[in-house]
Amino acid sequence: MKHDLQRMVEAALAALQRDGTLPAEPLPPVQVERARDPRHGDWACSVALGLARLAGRRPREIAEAIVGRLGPDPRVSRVEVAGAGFINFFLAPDALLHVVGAVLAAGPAYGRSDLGRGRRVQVEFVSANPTGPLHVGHGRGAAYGAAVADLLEAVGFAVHREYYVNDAGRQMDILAASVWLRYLELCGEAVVFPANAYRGDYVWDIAGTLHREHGDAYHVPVAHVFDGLPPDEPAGGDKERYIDAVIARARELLGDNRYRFVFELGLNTILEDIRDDLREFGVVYDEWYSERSLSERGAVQRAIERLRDAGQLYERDGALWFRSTAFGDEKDRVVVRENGQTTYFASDIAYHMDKLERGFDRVIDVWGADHHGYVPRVKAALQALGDDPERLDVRLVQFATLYRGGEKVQMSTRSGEFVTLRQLRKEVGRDAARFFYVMRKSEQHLDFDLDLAKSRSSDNPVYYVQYAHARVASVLRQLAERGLERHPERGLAALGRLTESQEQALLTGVARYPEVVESAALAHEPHQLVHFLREVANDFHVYYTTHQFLVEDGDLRDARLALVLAVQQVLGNGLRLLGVSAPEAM
RNA sequence: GCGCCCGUAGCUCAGCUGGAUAGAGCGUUGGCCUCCGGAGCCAAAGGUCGUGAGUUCGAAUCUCGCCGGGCGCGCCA
Repeated sequence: MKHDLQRMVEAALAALQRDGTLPAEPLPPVQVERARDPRHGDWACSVALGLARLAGRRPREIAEAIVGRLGPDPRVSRVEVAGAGFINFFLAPDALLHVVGAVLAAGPAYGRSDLGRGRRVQVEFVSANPTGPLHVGHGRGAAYGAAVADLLEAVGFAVHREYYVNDAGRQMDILAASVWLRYLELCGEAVVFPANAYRGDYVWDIAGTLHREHGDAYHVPVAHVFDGLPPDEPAGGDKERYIDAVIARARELLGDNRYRFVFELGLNTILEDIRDDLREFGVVYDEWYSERSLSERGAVQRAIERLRDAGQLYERDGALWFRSTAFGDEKDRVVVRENGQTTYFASDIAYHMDKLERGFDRVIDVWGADHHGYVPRVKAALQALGDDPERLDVRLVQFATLYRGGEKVQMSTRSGEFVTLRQLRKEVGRDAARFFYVMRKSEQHLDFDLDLAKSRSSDNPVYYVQYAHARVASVLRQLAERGLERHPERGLAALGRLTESQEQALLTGVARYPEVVESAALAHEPHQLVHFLREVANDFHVYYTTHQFLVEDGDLRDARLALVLAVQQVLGNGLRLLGVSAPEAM
């Protein structure tokens, strides 16, 4: 409808250009929007206001001229010029009715489209270091990334969901060392645990596996481990330098093969845990992309060579620098350290180069807001490589703060006592977690009220929407209990009986759904869908309390049931796009 | 100091590429169950859109300054 009206106005403008009322130069695009106020009709167009100066005429005058040139459309009952020069379209009373049949025919496909025309989009999200379980911060990235991916898929993009596994860095070595030290403790050694090592319970679990399955095969007397190391932080030393020394010593004492085994055990155990966690959260990936594989394939070196060929590298202080300031970054960045090792940034350049080489039309990165300083340098690298940085869209997700009993829930990663995503799911359930995480726009800080998420009342937006869905199912059960039958064809034929204001509101809501999905997908803003679902649920609950559906009059009854089923379909389709279940009963 | 995000009702937040009288939920106050699930609904009160300028027919929305809050500024990942 929207596009039809747009075309009608465009045609009118073209006619006005031909007869000289409007200048022949290119005109601004015609926007037709849903009117917010019912008195302004169903759709409104403000193009005349924008054309006023261009044409040297008063807006209302132009609007009148446009209206005079509009072709007829049986769905439009009235067009009027109002206010400063708005063109308001009033739809014929039954113009909306066909949407009910369309929804019921399309079912789960209602709201989907081929807008994306199969263009390939990659969404990379979560990508947390596999050094421990996911926490509630990662949960928001997971829920957001999954919803964005599902939305894009719904409007016809070929979506590739990817998790970038940082399996090569120093953090992984710290994990390996942590596991090994805990293992030594299980072997009966007294270990002073490094300040900078991972001390969560899961480290004990992995060490336990190692000890249970391999006995003392990895046992080394603890005196050998710590002999001659620099002081740790509590002893007045540097914790970073200390942990690096512990790692080096572990490598030396275990040898390559055994060290590698401990390393892999830690990595794989945690990765498996993350994978399960996300799967249970309804988040699945097409690919888990290994950082290590980049350097093994020579991609990192190749990226560096390409930057060198482009003349964007230079040496200073023994390190190799990328001139990112030439592309808007605030300072240049090291890609190869003085000790010859490539930096994480070098891997990331290679990774993003690789993403674009894989042929994605568009690449979306979902990052925690604390990484925002990283955006300019990655874009700078793409630009230096001759790629279009516009193809990369980095979405920053702000942190979530948990509240319980009105109090902020304290989290401390240092002590290992953080709230994990798994704990959150267990406490509030998957549906509430998925819904709450995407309720706010991503760049907005999120206050996550645990008590509200758990409550079973209309205060809780998840239950509110789900309840509307379940209520429809309940009505159908009631229909059967009363020994009545639904006649779908009779319902569709009698849709003209739906004249109550609540019915009109619901018809509009149902018709708007595809527009909302499209808008939420293109803007990468699932919260738009959340707000829409709340509105429709509200309209439904109002309808429910003011009117009986199961009335004596069979035509009216079937018409109302058809409408209500269409509403249920929309709510269900929307909830599923957000990863939330749409229950038949609660 | 520099950079990014945020500042809208008592609280938590919407407000789509600038558009007609700024919206919702919670909370407050007052109402609604012989009837499909009250896990619901209705009504009222409540706002100088942080602030000062600018752009224009029109600014919560765009630009700049200032104030306030969050985050980030490593040869860590």
